Amino acid sequence: MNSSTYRNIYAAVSRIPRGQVATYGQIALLAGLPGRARQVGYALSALNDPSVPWHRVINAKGEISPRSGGSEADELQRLRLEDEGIRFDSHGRIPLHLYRWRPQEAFLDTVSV
DNA sequence: GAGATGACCCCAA
DNA sequence: CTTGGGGCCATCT
Repeated sequence: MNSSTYRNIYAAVSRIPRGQVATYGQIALLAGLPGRARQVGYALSALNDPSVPWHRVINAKGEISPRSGGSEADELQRLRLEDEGIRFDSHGRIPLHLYRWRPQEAFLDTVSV
């Protein structure tokens, strides 16, 4: 893998507007890695940069992906999302039809570089 | 190299 | 709704 790959992923995540969320697959697409959603999850687990809003990345079911290690990150992620105005339904899921980020010009921006 | 693991996704039954 | 199968790929044993 190239370090540019990671930078692309982090850059894509950083473009998610406040109060909205994106799925791993979405980020993979934006980073130029179609079908490599898993790689996005891996990149995020290795992430240690506070300037990247990793909490805005959730799985395709609209849920917060459960971590393996100490599950404190899950709580933090939920708190930060709620702080941005995102409401969870009674199933603990996020209504993607309301909060899903729909990138438009950002797509071309990322890919043609 | 082989196997197992992991913050994933999609489809069919 | 749940199961099971397939695909993706970095990292560690």
